Amino acid sequence: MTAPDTRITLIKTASRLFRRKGYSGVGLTEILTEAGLPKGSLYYHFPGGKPELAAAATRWAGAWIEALVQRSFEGAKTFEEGAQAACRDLAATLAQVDHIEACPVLSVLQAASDTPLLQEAVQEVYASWTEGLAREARRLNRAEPDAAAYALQIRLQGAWVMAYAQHSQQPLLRLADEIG
Amino acid sequence: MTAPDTRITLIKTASRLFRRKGYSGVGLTEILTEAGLPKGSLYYHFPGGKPELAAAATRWAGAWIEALVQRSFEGAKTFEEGAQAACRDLAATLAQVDHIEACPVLSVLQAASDTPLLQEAVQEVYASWTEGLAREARRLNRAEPDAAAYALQIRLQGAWVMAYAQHSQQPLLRLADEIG
DNA sequence: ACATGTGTAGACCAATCGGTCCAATGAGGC
DNA sequence: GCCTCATTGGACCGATTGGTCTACACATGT
Repeated sequence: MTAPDTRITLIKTASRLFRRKGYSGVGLTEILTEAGLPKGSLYYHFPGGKPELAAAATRWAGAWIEALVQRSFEGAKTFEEGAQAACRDLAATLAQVDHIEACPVLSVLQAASDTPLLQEAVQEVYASWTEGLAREARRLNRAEPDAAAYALQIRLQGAWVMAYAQHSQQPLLRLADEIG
Repeated sequence: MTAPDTRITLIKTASRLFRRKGYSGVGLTEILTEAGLPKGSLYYHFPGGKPELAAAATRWAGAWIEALVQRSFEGAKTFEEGAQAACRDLAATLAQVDHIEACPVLSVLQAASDTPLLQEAVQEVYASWTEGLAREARRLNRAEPDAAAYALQIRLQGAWVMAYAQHSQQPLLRLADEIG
């Protein structure tokens, strides 16, 4: 396995496991076993250990979701139309596996309080999301774009939490209907 | 210390620590040290160990928040007025300490996936919240009370997550303004 | 005074935690 | 062939994990 592959494999595996059990709920051994890699590789690519890996995983997953949302807004004529599409696309993506997975940022949030590296990554991703939504709102001439973007982010977060708790995409679909 | 005191002390201590670091982020030793109790007491009152304690803590904290929200709605003339009050009261309560604490249910949610006892408690508390809000909506003659209650719960959850992540009560206050 | 049963106190356990360290590997330049 | 250096493989570490077990304290009923 070449070096960049190893790095991205670790990030993807860690992200997936964190979303299922949370940062503290996953051990390094489990990540490495799942990734099929030895401990040496982890500490070579992430000298900062678990926190650094988690920060990288958070940013990676954050960018992935941001891209998903942006794609949803692409064909929209109004901000509300885009918001609906984003809810539905997110629901559809989460429903691809049998159990709804948690928001990757949320999954490391609890551990961030005493881990500056993680704290930073979380803040960065959240800010980036708000900014991205606000950009779409401006592009589509939505009145009060910043407030609209912020309100949507809050509702998406909330619906995602409920969807995760209930193992159902319904909360996200209901949110889409409610926006329309 | 009399028996019921010991039980409630364990529940309160566990709930507080879980909210700060998450279920998996807190060890039994830490809970017991903070509570000033030996291990024997824990396994006497909660033979099911950590999961049983967490389930009890979740229900206890859930009831506490439910009471808070219900109190907020008491003087309200419309559902929206009550919702605003709930947001502001929650924000005020969370701002009493220097750092915003997470929603107690959310703090054990990640561990619930492979812990049936916790899963059950989480579902129960969430359902109870929705029901409580819907009851207020009906009492205040809100149109489509169930949908309104569900939508409010989602927004509250989302705003709480953002407030926790940003260490600020602002998201909850902005939500209150937005509702009005 | 004695028996009973509820709780407390904490030693102890195997398993796992995140992290360190160094030898082995293997591709690329000379 | 040989050197170099990035990367892997994994043994090993002290600390901590959730959990078990037994001895003991104490209140109450008789």
